[in-house]
Amino acid sequence: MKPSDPAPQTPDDRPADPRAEAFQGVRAARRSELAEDYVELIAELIHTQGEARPVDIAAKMGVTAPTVAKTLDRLAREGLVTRARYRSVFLTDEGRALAQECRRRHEIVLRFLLSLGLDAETAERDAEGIEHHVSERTLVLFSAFAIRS
Amino acid sequence: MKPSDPAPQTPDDRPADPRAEAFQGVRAARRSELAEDYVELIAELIHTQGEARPVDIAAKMGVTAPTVAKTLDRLAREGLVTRARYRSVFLTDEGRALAQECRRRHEIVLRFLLSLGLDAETAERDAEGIEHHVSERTLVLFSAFAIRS
DNA sequence: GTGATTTGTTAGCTTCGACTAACTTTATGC
DNA sequence: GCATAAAGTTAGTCGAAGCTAACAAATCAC
Repeated sequence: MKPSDPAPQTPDDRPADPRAEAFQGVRAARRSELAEDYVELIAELIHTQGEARPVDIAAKMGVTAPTVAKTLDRLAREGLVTRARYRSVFLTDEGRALAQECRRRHEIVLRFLLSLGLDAETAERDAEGIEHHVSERTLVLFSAFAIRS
Repeated sequence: MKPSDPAPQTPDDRPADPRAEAFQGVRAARRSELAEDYVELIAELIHTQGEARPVDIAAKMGVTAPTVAKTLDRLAREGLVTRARYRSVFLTDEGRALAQECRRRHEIVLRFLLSLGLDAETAERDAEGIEHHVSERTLVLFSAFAIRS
């Protein structure tokens, strides 16, 4: 119990370990991934089809309609989308901003992978998984590299 | 219902869309991420401390003891670890193999990020998130780049 | 070797993301 | 304009991952 306690516990929070902090960051990222995938897809659908209908979201995400419905309810609760029963889905300002941010990240990661020489299909796949876990700092390096090459 | 149906549905499965397939891949990856993080950490603890105790796993992962216990039960069910009540945790052959594979990926991603010029702390953080979403093909390019630079 | 501390477990709660089944509403075909 | 098909919703289940509270076992200290 002396101040020279071997366990350097932070006063109040849980971290205590640099690794723990990193994992908590990863967990946080995982929680928001789905939301990001949805708003990104919704923005895209609105752009290409004029509207985002649950049935199309379900098809593109590869899940069933009820799953989409529940997720959209959550997104609505979180203020990212608005919806009316039996109608298509819209993004709030916040949702639109998030979508744009996601698209930006996605683009940077994708271009980077392509500039490394990766084939288009694999690049798209990997970008989809990677984009949620890249820090701003890394993005800067990615863009610089893609431009330079 | 004619054969020239506009929706090109694959006969039996759900995919139907290249994007859907990609998302399903990402979801699959997400499911195994935690398992991978655990076996990787367990291998590391065994290496550095001689044994992997739940309490240390909890500290490093930044979660509580009961969460660790439940997850370890799942990993045991999946044949990745073995455990006895009130004793420390061991990896099965399968678990050891997975840990090694994870460590390899982690190393490659980390070295790659560092060789891009990223600071050590951010590199570690990003690697933790990215490593589960990188295809073998991308890993090859990453290693080539890290060596070449 | 007994008492306190640390570690581990059990039970029970919550949220999330997935599913199926069954139903309602909207859109379509004719 | 009415029947049918497509789309959307509701209800209910499941497993995973997190938590707290309360208890049991093991270890340490002396």
